[in-house]
Amino acid sequence: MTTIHDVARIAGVSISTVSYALSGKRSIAESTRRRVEEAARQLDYRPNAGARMLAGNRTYILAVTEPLRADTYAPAHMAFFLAVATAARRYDYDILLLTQEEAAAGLRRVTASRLVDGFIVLDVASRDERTELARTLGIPSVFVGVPDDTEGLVCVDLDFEAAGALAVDTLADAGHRVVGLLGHPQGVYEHGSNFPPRLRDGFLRRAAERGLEARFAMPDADAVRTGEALDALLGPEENLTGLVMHCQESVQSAALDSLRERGIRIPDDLSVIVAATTLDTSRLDPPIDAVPLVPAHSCDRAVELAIEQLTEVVEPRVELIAPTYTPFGSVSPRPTA
Amino acid sequence: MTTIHDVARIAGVSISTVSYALSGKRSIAESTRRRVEEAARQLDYRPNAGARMLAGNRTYILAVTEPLRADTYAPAHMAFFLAVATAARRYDYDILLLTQEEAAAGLRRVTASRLVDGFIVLDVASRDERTELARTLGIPSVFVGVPDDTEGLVCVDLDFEAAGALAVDTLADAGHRVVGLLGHPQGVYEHGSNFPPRLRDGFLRRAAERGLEARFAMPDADAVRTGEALDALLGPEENLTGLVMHCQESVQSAALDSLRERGIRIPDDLSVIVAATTLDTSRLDPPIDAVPLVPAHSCDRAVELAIEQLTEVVEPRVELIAPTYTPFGSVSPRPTA
DNA sequence: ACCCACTTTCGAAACGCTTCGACAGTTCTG
DNA sequence: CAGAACTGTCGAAGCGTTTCGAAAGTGGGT
Repeated sequence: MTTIHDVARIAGVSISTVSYALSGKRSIAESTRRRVEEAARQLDYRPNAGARMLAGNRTYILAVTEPLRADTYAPAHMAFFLAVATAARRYDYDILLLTQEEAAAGLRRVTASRLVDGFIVLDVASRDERTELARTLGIPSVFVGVPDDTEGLVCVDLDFEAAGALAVDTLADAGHRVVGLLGHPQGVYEHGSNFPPRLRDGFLRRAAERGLEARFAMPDADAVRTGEALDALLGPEENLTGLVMHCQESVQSAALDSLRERGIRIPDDLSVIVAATTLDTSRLDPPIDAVPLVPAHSCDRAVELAIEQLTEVVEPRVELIAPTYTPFGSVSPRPTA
Repeated sequence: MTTIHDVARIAGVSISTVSYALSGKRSIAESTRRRVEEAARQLDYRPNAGARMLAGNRTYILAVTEPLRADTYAPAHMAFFLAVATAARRYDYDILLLTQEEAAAGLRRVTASRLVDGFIVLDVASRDERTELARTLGIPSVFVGVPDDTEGLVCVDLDFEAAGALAVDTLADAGHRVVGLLGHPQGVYEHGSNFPPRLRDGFLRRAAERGLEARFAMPDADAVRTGEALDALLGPEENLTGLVMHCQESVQSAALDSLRERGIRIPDDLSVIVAATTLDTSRLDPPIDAVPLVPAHSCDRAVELAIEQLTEVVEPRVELIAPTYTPFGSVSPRPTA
């Protein structure tokens, strides 16, 4: 194993000079710094992690608590998970996985043993036991998502309300007067995460503000497959011309199938937008406009905020990320027929 | 922060006694051990991770390399991932995530900095760059999956060949004479993981051994949705009576839908088995017999083998886990019609 | 020529743990 | 009953960093 002593010997300096040269925490003569760097590179020197943790009081590790509630959609969650890991690496941080079954105990454990510098909470539930821990554990933490009680917490999330509103605005601007939201199953709105209700509220409020007739369905997968859900939304006269979808991927494609079967063309007969999705909707058939949910956005910021807390005071806050709109041609002006 | 010195003081012993009492590495008088344990509990003492790594040359962390090739099925992969984490905790180990984009660099990094004691490779590809690293890095490693070149490696995996054979045997024992395998898309067999071919080979070989007529299809999702794939398997006279599925979940359900549409009843007209799946097939409609792929089985063993390598020599090997069969009533004797 | 300030480097003290060797006591063994 | 063999405990030496304080060297201002 090559240690800082080896580097010091090769570079002809003391170990403290090596440490300062590599960390940049004190000024070092340019020529010396280069010699040290060269020696370090030549020996492929990496500071011993344990020693660094012990002496430096920094572990360069963040914990991520693994959520996986029953209704968590694995691909989306995976994307968030990877986004955190990728963001962390940019700050030279690694990610430690805490499984659900020991969410609280694990958090306590890694905190007490000083194994991590902070933690990121994914897949936040409305009432989340981890909020309590975040307040008491005394290490940096950031929630990617917004629990009911955000007192004292740092949270980052897409602005789902604005996302719902943005979808409505897009349809309204295109002249649509009757719009619908195909949402998640009812249970999700009652005791799931709180982003579905947030999107719904944004949708309904903006529709009202713009004077649109708004419809809302919370079908389960079966109701979509049988077409029942769409019947309800489209209405007896089928006068709904703008549809926003905020539901699972499988339900999305079932709905598209169902529309195809009825001979309803997109966007000629119906304009469609998928809201807050991690899916690449340009690969749907037909491609569908999206208000994308980009894991990297919230996760980058979350990691940044977590690490910032190590060196400065970060006021508790809820940072909502403004939604964007990605057109793929699935929205067209209301048919004037 | 409470340290080993605090515990020693409260228990009225030296810190080395505390260390030995808690680790059990030397015999300690029963009464002393109890006093130490009581003090540790009372103070909620957890050894400082950095200090422990530094002094003990053990980090109690395993790296898991994040695979995510394009065709990796997220829910299944997630299940494996969690299974590793859960298994690791049983040995008091934590899991560090290495993202794909720095698979090789990351492994080198965490090895050189002595941040992990070993690593687990998931979602192994036939030709996997990580095999080379496993041979040269000099720390324990275990592959969950079987790459083409296993020289010098420790690998654990379900015996996919035996799984294919088991499915065939079950159908043959029930009297079926014409059996089919609904596999993955062709591309997967050409340059994906190697478990699909392994299952296929087991299927075809055993079918030949038992004198059955065997059919094999590698449809893409569309071919299944349109029913084309099933047409080919069922044959013009629809004389296929036993079907094994080894494909993505979404393709599975599309195939079941397709069968339903044609009025083919399970198991009356067709006996069906899902092979090597992480899905709970008892919740399908109708429930389908399975040769389950249980992440916990391979992952438990993988973690065990990784940790074993820390203290003793573990011969390179490929450990294949015997498949089991879980009936849910989707296989019945061949209709004698 | 002298002092002061600044830059650059070094030595040494932590950080909290594990583990080796040693030392009393105790218990066998012949 | 002397010496050998255990048992249970302790002290101290690391493990490889970071970081504090100080020393040595360099110029500028007076």
